[in-house]
Amino acid sequence: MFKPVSSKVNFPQLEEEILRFWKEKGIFEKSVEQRKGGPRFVFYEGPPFANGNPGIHHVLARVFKDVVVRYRASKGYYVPRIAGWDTHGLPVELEIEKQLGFSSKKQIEEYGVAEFNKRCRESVFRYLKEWNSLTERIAYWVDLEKAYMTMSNDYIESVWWAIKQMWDKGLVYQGYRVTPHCPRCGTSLSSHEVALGYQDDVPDPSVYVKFRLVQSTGHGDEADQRLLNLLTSTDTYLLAWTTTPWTLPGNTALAVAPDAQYVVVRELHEYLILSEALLKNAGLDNKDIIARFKGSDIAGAEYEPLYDPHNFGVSRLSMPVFVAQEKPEADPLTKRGLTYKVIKGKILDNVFVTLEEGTGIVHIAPAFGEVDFDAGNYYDLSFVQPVDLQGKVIGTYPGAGKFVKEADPFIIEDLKRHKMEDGNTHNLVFRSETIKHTYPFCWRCSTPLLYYAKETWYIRTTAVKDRLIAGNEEINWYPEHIKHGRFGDWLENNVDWAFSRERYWGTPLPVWRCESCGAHECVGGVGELRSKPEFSGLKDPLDLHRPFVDDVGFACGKCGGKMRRTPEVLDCWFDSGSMPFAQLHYPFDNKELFDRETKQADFICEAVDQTRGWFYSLHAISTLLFERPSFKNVICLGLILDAKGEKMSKTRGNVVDPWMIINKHGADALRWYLFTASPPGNARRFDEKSVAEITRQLFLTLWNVYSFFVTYANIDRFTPGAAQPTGEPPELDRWITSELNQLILDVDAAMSGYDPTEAGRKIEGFVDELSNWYVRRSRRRFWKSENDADKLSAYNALYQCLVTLTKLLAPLAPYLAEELYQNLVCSVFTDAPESVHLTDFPLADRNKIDQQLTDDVRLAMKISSLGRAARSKAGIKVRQPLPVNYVGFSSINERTESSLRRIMPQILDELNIKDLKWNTLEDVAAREREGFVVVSEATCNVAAPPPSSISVELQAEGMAREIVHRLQTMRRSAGFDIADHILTFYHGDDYVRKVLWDFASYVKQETLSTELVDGIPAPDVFTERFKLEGHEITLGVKRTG
RNA sequence: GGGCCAUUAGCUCAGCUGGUUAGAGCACAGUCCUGAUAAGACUGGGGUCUCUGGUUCGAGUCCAGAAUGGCCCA
Repeated sequence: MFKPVSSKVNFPQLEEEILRFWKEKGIFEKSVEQRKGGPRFVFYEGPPFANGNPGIHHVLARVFKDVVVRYRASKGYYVPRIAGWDTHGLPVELEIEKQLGFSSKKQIEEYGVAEFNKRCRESVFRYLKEWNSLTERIAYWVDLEKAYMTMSNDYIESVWWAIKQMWDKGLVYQGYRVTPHCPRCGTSLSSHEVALGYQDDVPDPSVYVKFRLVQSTGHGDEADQRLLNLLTSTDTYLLAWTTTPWTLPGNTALAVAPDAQYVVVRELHEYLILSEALLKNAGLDNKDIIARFKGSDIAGAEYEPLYDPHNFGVSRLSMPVFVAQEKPEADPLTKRGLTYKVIKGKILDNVFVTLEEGTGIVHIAPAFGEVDFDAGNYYDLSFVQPVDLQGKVIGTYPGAGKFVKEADPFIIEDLKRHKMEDGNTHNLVFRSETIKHTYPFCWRCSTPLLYYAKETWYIRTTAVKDRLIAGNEEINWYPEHIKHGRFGDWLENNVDWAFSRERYWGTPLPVWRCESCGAHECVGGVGELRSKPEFSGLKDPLDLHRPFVDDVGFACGKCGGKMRRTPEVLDCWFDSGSMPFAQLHYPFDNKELFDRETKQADFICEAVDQTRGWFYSLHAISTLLFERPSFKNVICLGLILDAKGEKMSKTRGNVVDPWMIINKHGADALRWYLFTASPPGNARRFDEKSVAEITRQLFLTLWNVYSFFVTYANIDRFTPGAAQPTGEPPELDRWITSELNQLILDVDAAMSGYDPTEAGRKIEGFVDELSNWYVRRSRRRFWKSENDADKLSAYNALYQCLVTLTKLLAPLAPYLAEELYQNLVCSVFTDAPESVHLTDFPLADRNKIDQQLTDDVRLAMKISSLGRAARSKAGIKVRQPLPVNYVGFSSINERTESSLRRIMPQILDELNIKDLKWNTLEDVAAREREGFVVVSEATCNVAAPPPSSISVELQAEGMAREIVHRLQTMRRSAGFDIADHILTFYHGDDYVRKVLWDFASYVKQETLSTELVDGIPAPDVFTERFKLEGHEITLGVKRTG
């Protein structure tokens, strides 16, 4: 016996029960362990931050991970999966700073790094419980107890090992990069933070500054020497434009667009050079043009520096890119003489000088601005840094000691009466005014941000660029366009990875520097550190974080001096990108496991924002360390938008709470919605109504098939597997079995191709056919009273479908699958696996797939559909039998005829007709003249006869069916059980009596009436009165026995 | 400014390598069916397949450009 199943069901509640069952029996653990020895399917879990509430987008990623991995387990793979948490980084620090009301690094240091980091550590898992319970509830099966944490000592040690590997290969160096820097907070901001702080209509100076050309022989590598001779023989100035006068002391070059036209114009007693296209912009369009030339003609020309740094107490450096191991002292360029020159505004293929604003001559200060910095590197320019990290002008420049924005007027005033090298005073400001534009400010303290070149540690990823690109070719991306699109482009434009941060809560950079000789050493593990000469400072209990690790010192291997740790911590993307080995504490532990089995993921899955995040850090680190890609298959999910198509964010207040959806509709419905609503790569609008629709349309339909089956199987005491009918099963059963086996193939193919969307949609189609064709057409077979071979076959077929469905559904809708499986399988077969999630994915029997049968049944559906339309157009209800229908085809061959003969019984029954004849389209259409109603499609039409064709006999039969229908409805209204036998009472005229007499056995059989009693119903009988076809009739039903 | 994606009915989405009259579900209206069904069937309204060019006998589908929206990067 199966557990009785109500047609009413509360999915969320049912899921909670299943969840308890899984926990109690340890099903997840068993599902992993029982596959031990099978081929390994390696899955990497990308660690999320647990310092906020998990949102619906986290659910999306987690269920897509889950569905693939569950499927693989059911295919016999051994798939251990370990959860992980990202714990380091600026987001955590910002949270604590906010709590403490801090706004600068100085405050953190005063507060104490130890205490600050302690708070960070505590805050990281503030939402852990929330994450764990949501993870469980959405049935994301992952080992939460053994979860790795990027902040654990073991994890950090593995990361250190990785850095040491790269260090030894010469892939780590210290250099400069330009970052958006908040001078007040003393820290760099991430691009996301910068985006938060843009302000429009910010007033700023707009200054046109003159740079005097100087005589230079032998330096004008590309310059047209004759042109230069001409220009430098008189007072000639290059005209450049800037909105940041404070950067002018840092100027070391001017850039021109090589292919643009430039002109020399006369202005009073001097000559000015600028782009011809911008003459008007500068207000010089009415001046005499003395000469015209191309930008490249003047590249290499030299000009007099506005401020020679040596005169202002600041040194001029070469572009400071150093290899860390042998960092030389900064090499001042004093001896090399002037390098203030005009350059082509071109880095590789990219011309950055625009002719849309300014003068077409761009002021370059490599200490500020990324383009400037890159130009500095490319053209080997001098590097001058006239501003400190607090944003104050240093040295003896005009405005020295002031914040840069306040220094602007001093610089402008100075340039207006500027002392030139020849000792004369000159006005170098051509025009000075104020403009309004968009400028970034610190989102926390509203200080204007400075793009500032800072010392940073790099990983030389460019050294393995070709390998990164080649490795990408081995990766399967879903959707495919990411491979050569977003990800491929990113790799093509690879730059070295700036992986250090001047912060506190992160994996400390394991590099020590000698206070005496400046030598660097990288340490690849705790043991290695302890073995250093004169090692000291490591306390118990071990904590590798700042500030404790900062106290660790040892003796310099070169000079014996004291080694101190460099203060930086790591970009937290380096942490997460190290997870394949760091979660195992490799290579200190699990060396063999990683080297032999888990060194490469078969599958990972995250949202598209990870292309430059985790996807990249995994790929880069794996390529650098192991010279191979880190993963083979990756699903790259689109973002979830709200119902209006806007990004969900806390500030917009349009975030959907996953719990609300789950408690209302259940986790399976949410999962199914996420799988099937749109392909994984697309951005999707979240729509709660669609989740509800999944329940109504798919789950309840399936549930009712299930409940139908159980109800009748229990009545008939059907025991699956007990007796198989011999001989060929009836056509309907062969058909659904064929469809089922095709479904197995389809779902298998979709799932193995990382496409749960397609798998889910196929299942939806099957459930619809199962319910609305197979079960509907088979109903009668189940409720007839004799237990014959036909009935047994139907039970077997339906049982097979349901049991197979539980297994196909298991990865997608694990709760519903389990519920059905428990009752359908476990309550009957005591030796069956105790959970559907411990069973194997079904194997299709290709011999049972009959394409012709599929096509034929599809034709039967088509004809039925057209027939119903014709009948409805003729105004004849389906309950009224009709003598004949005609069906027409554009072409009829033997194949069609045999198909029609095969499906004829189904159509007769569907359309409630006594006969079906077929002919050509034209012949059938012509029946319209005889009063038939014709409904046509492209290749097929159907004609239904007019009401006049209904004979007295057919009319009586129609009446009998009508009475049966009323009785059935009454049975239900009276609250009788489906299997209850009844006494039926009736009262009516002679016609009614005759109908009930003629069709007595039919009525009795359909309504489980033991007797039809002619007479006024007794008082304890459930009665109703009707008027059918003009005949008054009273019916009564009463339960017997 | 650069890259990627999307744009098909009021809404959510199918539409494979170009091929009869572009589909489904939801929503709306009407009718029917029903002792598994919260379901289903039939009919109806609702579409310049974002636009403009091009290739082709033929374009929702291929190509080019544009617009709008989204994401990423500057």
